[in-house]
Amino acid sequence: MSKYPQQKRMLIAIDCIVFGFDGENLKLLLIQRAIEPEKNKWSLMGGFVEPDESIDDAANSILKKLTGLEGVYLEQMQAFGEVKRDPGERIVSIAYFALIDIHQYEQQISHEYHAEWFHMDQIPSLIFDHNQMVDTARKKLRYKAALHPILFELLPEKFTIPQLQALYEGIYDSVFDKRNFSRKILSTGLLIKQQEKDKLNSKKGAFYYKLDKGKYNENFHAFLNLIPNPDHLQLI
Amino acid sequence: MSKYPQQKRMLIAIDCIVFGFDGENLKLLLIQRAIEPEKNKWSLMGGFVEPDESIDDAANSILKKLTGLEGVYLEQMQAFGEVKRDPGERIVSIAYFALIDIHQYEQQISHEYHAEWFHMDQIPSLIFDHNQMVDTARKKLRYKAALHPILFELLPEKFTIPQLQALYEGIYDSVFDKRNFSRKILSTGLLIKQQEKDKLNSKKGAFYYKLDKGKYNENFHAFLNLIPNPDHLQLI
DNA sequence: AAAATAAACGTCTATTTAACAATTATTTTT
DNA sequence: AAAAATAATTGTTAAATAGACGTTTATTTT
Repeated sequence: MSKYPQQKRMLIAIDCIVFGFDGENLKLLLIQRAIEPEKNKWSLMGGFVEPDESIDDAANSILKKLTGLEGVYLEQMQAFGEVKRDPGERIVSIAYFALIDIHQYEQQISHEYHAEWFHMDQIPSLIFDHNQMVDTARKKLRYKAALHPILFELLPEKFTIPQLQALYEGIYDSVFDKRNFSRKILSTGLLIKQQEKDKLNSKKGAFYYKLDKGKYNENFHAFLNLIPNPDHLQLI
Repeated sequence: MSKYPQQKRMLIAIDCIVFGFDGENLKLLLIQRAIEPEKNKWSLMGGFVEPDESIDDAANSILKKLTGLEGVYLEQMQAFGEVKRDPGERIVSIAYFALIDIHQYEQQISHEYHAEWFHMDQIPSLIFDHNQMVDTARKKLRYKAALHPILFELLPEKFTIPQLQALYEGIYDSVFDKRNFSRKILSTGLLIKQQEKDKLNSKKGAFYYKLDKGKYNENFHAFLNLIPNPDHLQLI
């Protein structure tokens, strides 16, 4: 028997903002809703929190259902709780954002949900307040990536400096000086140079690097200065 | 009639981590629970989200009930959603943290809740996961205050540079060089020097300053470097 | 009048940042 | 096979910033 009998219970949802990087552009994973309400409309992947799972578990389970992935970068972002955000019934949604290596998992993304990757400049109109969630997530990603080496989560295990720079430039919609960029990135001490080169994207070829996982986990929270003139960019 | 009849509804709570600064130390406002369960135990001020209010509204209303204050700095922090966080029933709590000027409002804090200010080193054992919430909030405050001029929210309208430095030193449990500190703070251009001096705390007296609200709101999100060697401090 | 106190103002050096240039490895073209 | 083209890599320098450290000033107490 309940201790708070007079209080109203509500549905609690999880919505996942899933980012990927295809080597050229930052992409967002959306699904086409299979169920009413708003059937066939584009939306974030979501679901309800079940009685026997924590909200973090719920988020991971939703991400796995959509992408088949476990152990990906997933972070709680913000709860969205306007009264009428879902016109049908009061639902508070806790938004999580995920960063995945689009190449590694592209195939696995279930067609069950009619999932598709969208360029950030071509996000369609989404259900409920999902466009607002995406916008908040994009800002949070920019903010965090300016201080912490989080963008490695979007890259494959081996990557080149020019690829990494393309990612940063995509995220901030800016162009950075390649000499300063590589020096700054290398000075973090987070990268391990490989012997092998990527010869696909240039004649000379660019050396592959791997992330030093140990240092990455150790120093993740240190403030880095990864972006030139961060104050000039709109991070919030 | 519900669109999601098979889904389980849950209670959604708000808990407020309320920080204040008494001129010497950072303090946390706690209440003694008046109701079961856990009656008489110390806890954060909280309450349930009502059907007709957004989560932000709910947080503001709870803060007002406790302190009589409106328009104070209140920011959503994080949702806490472990299954058994409340042993009685499944409750997801959305934690907010508030920064208030302890002097201005000390009187108004309702005795109805047996509220008391606690030194951060003397936080008692709290109900449920509230100690964890406080810990998360303390880290978030440190993190944010290293980059943004958020700590002014804890000070009265007029304050001196030495007072401000004492606040920063309290938050980071460190000692900063006063010459570098004042130069850094003044270089933000956020402070307006007053004619008047505070003569209570020293023979010479220290000039009062006011916050330039316009610049504060404009530049709040710019990255500042308010803390020396932030990487050496534990911010997360 | 001298001493004590804490605020306010000042200097210098090391480090970091960012603007800018030259060289190298490889493939494609002539 | 030599020259041209391309993109990666490495290097230089000046300006800005951070941080260690000293001196002067305003006021009260002795």
